[in-house]
Amino acid sequence: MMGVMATRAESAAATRRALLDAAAELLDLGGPEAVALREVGARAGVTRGAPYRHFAGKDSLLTAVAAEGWERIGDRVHALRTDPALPASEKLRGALRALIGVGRDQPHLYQVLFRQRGDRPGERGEGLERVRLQLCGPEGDPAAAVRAAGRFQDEFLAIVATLVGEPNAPHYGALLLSSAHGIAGMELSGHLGPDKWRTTADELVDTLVRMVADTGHRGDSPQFA
Amino acid sequence: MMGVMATRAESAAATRRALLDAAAELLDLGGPEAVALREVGARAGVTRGAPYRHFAGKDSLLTAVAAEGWERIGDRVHALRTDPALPASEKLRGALRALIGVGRDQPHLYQVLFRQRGDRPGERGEGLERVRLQLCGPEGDPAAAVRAAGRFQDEFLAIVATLVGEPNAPHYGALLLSSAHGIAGMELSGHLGPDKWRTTADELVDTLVRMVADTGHRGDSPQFA
DNA sequence: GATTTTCGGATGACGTTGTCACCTTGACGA
DNA sequence: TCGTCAAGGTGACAACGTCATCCGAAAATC
Repeated sequence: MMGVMATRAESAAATRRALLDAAAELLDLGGPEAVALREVGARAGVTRGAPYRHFAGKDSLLTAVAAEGWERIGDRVHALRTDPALPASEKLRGALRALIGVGRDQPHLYQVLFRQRGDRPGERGEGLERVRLQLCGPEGDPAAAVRAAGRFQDEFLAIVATLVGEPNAPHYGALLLSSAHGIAGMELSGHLGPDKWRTTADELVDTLVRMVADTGHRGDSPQFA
Repeated sequence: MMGVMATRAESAAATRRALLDAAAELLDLGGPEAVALREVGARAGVTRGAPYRHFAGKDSLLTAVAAEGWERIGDRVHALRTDPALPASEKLRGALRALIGVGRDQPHLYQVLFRQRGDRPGERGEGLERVRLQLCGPEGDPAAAVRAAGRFQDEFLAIVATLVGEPNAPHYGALLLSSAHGIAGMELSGHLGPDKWRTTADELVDTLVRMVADTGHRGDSPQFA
């Protein structure tokens, strides 16, 4: 059997993991509002105040969950990119569909992945004396989430580059990623009902990839006609 | 001078307007979290419980704000569509830019416009006896928001139809709308930093419109190559 | 014109939440 | 062996959404 909880550092790390898992579970179940620190603590086997020993607050906890989400997606796209059995266009389609798939399967997590920056403060009162958010809180570092998202973007960019060339990749990469994000968002919010638009997310992705492949591979600059 | 607050219906309507305005203001200032019914009431000159006479709850209030937002955007796109001095491609570009502009100027309102459907319940407890949400609450009818959003979509669809033809309009309309929504969302969440993508929202819209115009006007079915 | 109904609004109360200050305890280094 | 230190427990507070209840005046009824 494994060391039945020995050193203190191990115990703390285990608690942190349990907190993260509980938060992710509650997030999937009922969205950010359902991630109550009390319930998170309870599911992790600790009490309400314990999470504050590992995260600066609720926001940091959600940010940490988002970071792990981006890492998973980044791994997924990395696997796609380095799969020698896949044609480039299929890698691209797969990456876009993977993102949209997260939106479908874990809508609440998806929402947290694309959270608006700087929404938290909520300058209650008047004087903004809240400068005390300690330069680098216990954990839940926003930088970690940004870094993980950046890794995903880099992997994605590399796939796009094989299709439209290195110089055109950033522009068309941004276009493809934004479009996929929009498709996911429209689907999530119910604004993509098939009654009016007579199409599906997969069809939209196909059209998108085909259009970009047609336009982008010509090697001309994306700027103006 | 005007009737200094006469009939009761007038007074109630004025209160409702004030509540709506206060909610919209607070939303712009600090997002949905900052829309506290107590503060909304205070700014409207009434007390905490008063909003419940006009809206079923916080969610209904935000939904009503969203409905008015969609109406405004619908009007905007309608004006664009019926402007005889504008070429079709410019109407389309204008509509897409208008949507993205809302995301830029009123990010919190934009977030509410594309809220996930059915996020509210939060089936706390276990028995879902919350059936009491009275089939058609005082106001804040979700149907009104859906209808207003539908109007916008119809106007937008009509513009797209003049560019790619009636049969192709739904598919390419959904693509264009989703992409614009995604561009707005990426910009809002800070995932469209120019450092990595070396492009701007306007450039992306231009590329998008050009690609769709090139591909769509050929009259072939959007399905498969 | 008197009475009854209706409804917008005020008030008190309850449960839940995020957050902090303070205390306890047990593992670790000296 | 002993003091330190951080993980965790506990009490407390303010703010929030929501409801039940009450009040008063406009409106409807007779």
